[in-house]
Amino acid sequence: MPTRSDAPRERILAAASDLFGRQGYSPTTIAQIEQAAGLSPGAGGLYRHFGSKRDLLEQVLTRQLDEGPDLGAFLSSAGDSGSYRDQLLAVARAALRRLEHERDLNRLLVRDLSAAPELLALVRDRELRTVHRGLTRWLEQHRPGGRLPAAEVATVLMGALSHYWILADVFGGEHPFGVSEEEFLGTLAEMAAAAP
Amino acid sequence: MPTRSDAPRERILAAASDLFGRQGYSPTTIAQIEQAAGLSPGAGGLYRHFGSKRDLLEQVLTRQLDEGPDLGAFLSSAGDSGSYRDQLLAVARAALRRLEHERDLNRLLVRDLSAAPELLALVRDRELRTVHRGLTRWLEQHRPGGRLPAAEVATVLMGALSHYWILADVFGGEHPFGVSEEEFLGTLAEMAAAAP
DNA sequence: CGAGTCTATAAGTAAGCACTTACTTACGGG
DNA sequence: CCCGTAAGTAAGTGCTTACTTATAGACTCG
Repeated sequence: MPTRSDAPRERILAAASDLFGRQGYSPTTIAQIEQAAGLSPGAGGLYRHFGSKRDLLEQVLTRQLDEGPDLGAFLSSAGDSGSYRDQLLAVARAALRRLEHERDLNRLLVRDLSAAPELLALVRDRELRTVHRGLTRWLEQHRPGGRLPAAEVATVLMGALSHYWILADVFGGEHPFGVSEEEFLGTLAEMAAAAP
Repeated sequence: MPTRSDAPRERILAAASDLFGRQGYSPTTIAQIEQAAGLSPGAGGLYRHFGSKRDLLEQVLTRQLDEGPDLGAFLSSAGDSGSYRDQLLAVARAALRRLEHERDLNRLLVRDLSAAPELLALVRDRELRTVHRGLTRWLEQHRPGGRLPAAEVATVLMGALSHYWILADVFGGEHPFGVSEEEFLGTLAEMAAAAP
């Protein structure tokens, strides 16, 4: 939560990130952001810190990309002990946490970035491909056997996890298929562990 | 393509579905829809057929839900011959085609429906759960063995397929991981076939 | 104290928005 | 042939939007 004592620039960024994430870019008004940041709504105080609404979106995005916790942290959270299945389970669980942690970024990606190719490329290079490459290498190093190509397996795993999170997020936290997180994660780990 | 000779109501629905899908609900203006439907933009001719912009969204959505091809069609496209892996491959390929066929509906779901609980529930009950239940039953009937719960396996498969499609769609057709559709589908089928 | 800078606001502006009203045209049935 | 209805448009209404300008308080450093 941004408090009035924080730097105003930071308060505005946090408020904008939250509102863009919850309502989307277009329906969110400058006045709403100002109010949420503790400025008087509609007075235009936001423009002391950002050149335009579009500029603000850009900064919200790059801030999330910069602050994103390092990939190693969440991959190493699996530990090196336990069965391959259990390590996969830990990684998958950490991935869901990361998706939630970068919630606003993920929402913006699927909702509002289609018409902004440069921002799209930014997220692709600094988030999506980074995670995908990290998971691919993790698979190459940790799985026994390994006939299937690691990059494709990583795509399947990331897809299943991301889509589970997206659907739960869109539906307010409750996944529409009635499949609990634990059941889902367990089955996903089982399937990946059984893959040749 | 809607032509001027079509019923005006149908032309407007098609134009709105396309524009809502491409740009999102909020940034799309009534004038744009009128122009795309062959009416004079900004003249308000759209309101001869729909009560409000929100009403139009509702009708676009229910039309897509009504016109959605029956589930049996795409599940039975797998045929009953060939290895389980090959049947899975055929179903997965058909699923990607279905996602593309219901493109605008899928885009609206993740983009613009968060703030419309009734429409969200409509899509959940008439599309998402229907497909999930259909795939679950298909798995129960076709796969050999089957220790893992079918509903969870179906969630994993639908998630991987949907997310692959969403990412490719957001990035203009080119999946950001550089994983081709064939490689992806092959690996997915392999993994699901190997699952116990 | 006092000059300069940062921060905020009051009060706008011009454009864009969903939507309305009043009027015209086309057409099919009695 | 006229009347009712459907379809379309010109011209607006009132509101909201992103963004601007002018002004004033507060803080830092001399």
